[in-house]
Amino acid sequence: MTAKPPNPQRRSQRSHDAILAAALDLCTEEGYGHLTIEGIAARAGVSKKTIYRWWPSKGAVVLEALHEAADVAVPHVDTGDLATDMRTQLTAVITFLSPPSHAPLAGVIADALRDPELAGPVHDRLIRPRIEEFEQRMRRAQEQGQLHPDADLDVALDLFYGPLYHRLVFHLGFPEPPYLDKLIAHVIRALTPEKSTRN
Amino acid sequence: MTAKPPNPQRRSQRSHDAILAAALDLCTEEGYGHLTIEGIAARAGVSKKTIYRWWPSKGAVVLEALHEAADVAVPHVDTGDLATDMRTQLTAVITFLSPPSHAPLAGVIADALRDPELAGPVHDRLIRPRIEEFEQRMRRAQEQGQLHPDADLDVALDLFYGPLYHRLVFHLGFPEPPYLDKLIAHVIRALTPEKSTRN
Amino acid sequence: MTAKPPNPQRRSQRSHDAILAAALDLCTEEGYGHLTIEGIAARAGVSKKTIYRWWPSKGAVVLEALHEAADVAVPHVDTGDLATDMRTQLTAVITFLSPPSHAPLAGVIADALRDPELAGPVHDRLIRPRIEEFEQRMRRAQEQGQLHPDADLDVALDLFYGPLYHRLVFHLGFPEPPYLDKLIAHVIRALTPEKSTRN
Amino acid sequence: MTAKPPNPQRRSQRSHDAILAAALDLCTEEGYGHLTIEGIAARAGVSKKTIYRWWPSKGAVVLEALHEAADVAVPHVDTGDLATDMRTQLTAVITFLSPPSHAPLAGVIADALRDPELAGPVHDRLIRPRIEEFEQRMRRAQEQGQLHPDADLDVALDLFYGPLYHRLVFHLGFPEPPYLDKLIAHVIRALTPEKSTRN
DNA sequence: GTCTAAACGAGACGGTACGTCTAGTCTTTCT
DNA sequence: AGAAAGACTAGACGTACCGTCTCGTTTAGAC
Repeated sequence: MTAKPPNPQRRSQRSHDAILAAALDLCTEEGYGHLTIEGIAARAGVSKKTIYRWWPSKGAVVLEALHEAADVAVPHVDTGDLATDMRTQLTAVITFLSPPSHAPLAGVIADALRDPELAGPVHDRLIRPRIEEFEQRMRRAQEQGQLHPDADLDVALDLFYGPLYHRLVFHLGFPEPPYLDKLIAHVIRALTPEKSTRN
Repeated sequence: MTAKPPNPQRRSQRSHDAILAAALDLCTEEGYGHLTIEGIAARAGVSKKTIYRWWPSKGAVVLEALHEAADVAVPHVDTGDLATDMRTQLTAVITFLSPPSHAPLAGVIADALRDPELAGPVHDRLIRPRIEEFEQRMRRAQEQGQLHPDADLDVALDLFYGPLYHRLVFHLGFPEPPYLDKLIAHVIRALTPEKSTRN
Repeated sequence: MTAKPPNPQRRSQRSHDAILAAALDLCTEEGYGHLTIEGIAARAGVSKKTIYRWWPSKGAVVLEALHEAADVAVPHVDTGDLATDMRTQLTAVITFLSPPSHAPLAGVIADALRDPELAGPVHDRLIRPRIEEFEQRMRRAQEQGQLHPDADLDVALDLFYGPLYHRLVFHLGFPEPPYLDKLIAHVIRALTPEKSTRN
Repeated sequence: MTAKPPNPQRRSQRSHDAILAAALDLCTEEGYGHLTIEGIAARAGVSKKTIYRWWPSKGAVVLEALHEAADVAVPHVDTGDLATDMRTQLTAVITFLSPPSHAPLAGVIADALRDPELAGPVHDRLIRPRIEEFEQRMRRAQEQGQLHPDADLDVALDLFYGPLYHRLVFHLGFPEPPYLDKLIAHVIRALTPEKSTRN
């Protein structure tokens, strides 16, 4: 028999908020690697037990904190120009992945690479929604004639975002704006079937 | 005064090899997350001190083990057809990043995301050489007319490998062969300037 | 800021008792020199942290175990005959300092010789109470006319117990009963001022 | 087959002397408890192997160093007055057992309490010769009529030196000169049979 | 005066235990 | 019942020495 789950209705909002705030603060101050459940509990003025009652790991705490922050931090805009909007969006993501704010997300990514229990929630709560926003933006671009109607959106996702994470995991440095523009142009061209060939 | 470094000439080859082998074995068996210096020492029949004498962290041990394995595992071939060869190469990388062999590399990547001391060596010893092999292959493709002479090799790297790591870090699953071919075709087209425009 | 001390009210009696028992057992079985904190923790089924939380060293653990045992092991009796009672008491002390039970006390004495942090508690908790019991017995002997009223109790302590420890530290062997009686007789005579001389 | 012993004729006098000097220096500076074979080797500019070749333990090293020093430090003198000479001698011993010079002897005593391998040499090389010097002095006192011819020299040893070691092991502080005189007087009286009684 | 075997310095090695740290669980007390 | 406080078991951390074991390098007795 596994322990019965706590009753969410009796949950303390104060503790919940203090824990997420403490986690983000400590993560930024000391780095994800030095973040501990004990440290979060102490900073939040909360019992360790309370954290373990509601989250299975420190990664899950930070994930939830990120989840709350992500919507406002990296939204997709629509000015009517796809290349411009993707540059805006990718720049926002790069900022999120670069010092000084990179610690929480990079840390959760790192933990999820080794902890399948964390990988699931990361995908479902953090990534899936972002991918759907991306695909909505792409479909709007197709409707507006900024992107070919036959463009494969999976490929688009791979080519637009792939470079960022390749560079993240191998510490290759993120693209400077001019190179970013070039990259975006290449990707958009890749997504546009050649006019002259085949049929 | 920092402790003086040990004399590499007196290093025991037996211990060195046993440590790397034990690290890889345990990593595969139990997962990188359960890998410990104590466990490596015990499995290798070696003193913990000997590991700490030569490596600063468990990540550094696994990195060196990977380094020795990488050349043979993911070589670039040249059959004369770029798309085919890239599929071969990317498939090898995907195999390296997928179960059951993914643990060591994924683990080192995860650790390097949080430990700058590890990130440097990962870049220098593991990634840089692979990038150079890749660029050599690309240049040969340019000489053979398989790739446009003006193609930007940095963009090529980003577009060929980016998708793999984006999918790795967010657990999106690796591309199946048909999709991989499609992706490669898109990338090669992206690297080929349109005939009709500009120059 | 030094670490704040733990709250003694919440201390686990079970762990406390198991630790002292394990320490004494191991000390007797393997010898004080082979006694380790790790060994005590393992035998007592206790975390090392718990030992370090309440005692500063293995010597302190054994000291407390001895402290609990000492009252019952080496009491002063009063049959009305001082020489007889001292022989009883000294014999008990000799037993305590001889194999097979000598390890804990000899070990603590040895550690205290090199560790001032341990020497204080040894004196306060182990020796001081024994000295007071001894002095009470001496004063009763004076009241009963078994010992001269002017006898110096510090000298008495030195002469009664000194020989034991001189012999202990230099491994000279403890006195056999006949010699012990002789020694006690000498000491009692030394404490009795000569009737005929001086004044 | 146990390792064949080294050839004493080829022993390096330089190393031998440097080791004993380093041992005493470090013992005085840092305390016997912080003395290590590694530390002695480093200070003496000598290989650890060289120490282990000639001594079985750090206690044995310090013992030999003490042995060389003891003859000059605590000699028995003969001015013709036993009480005076014993005060001189006991005062010298007290000095040897008190800070700042107490560390080596106290340390060796402590180690010998737990290491039978060390206890033997301590007794044979350090103590036995001192006891013999003491007994010679006592016999001379008997010849000179300063001590009763029937006085038991074993009792004399116990009563003269016992108090020092009782006080040493329990950190009771050593006697001040006035008390020391009193103690000596008591002991000499104890050794002198009463004229009027029994025999 | 070589020659050569032993002692030497240096220090890497397999180990053991240290004392610290954090994880995750459990208990007590308060609200 | 949930939460704060914090003691508990468990076990890895990185360090310090242990005593053993090569390495080359003196060095001293035998040739």
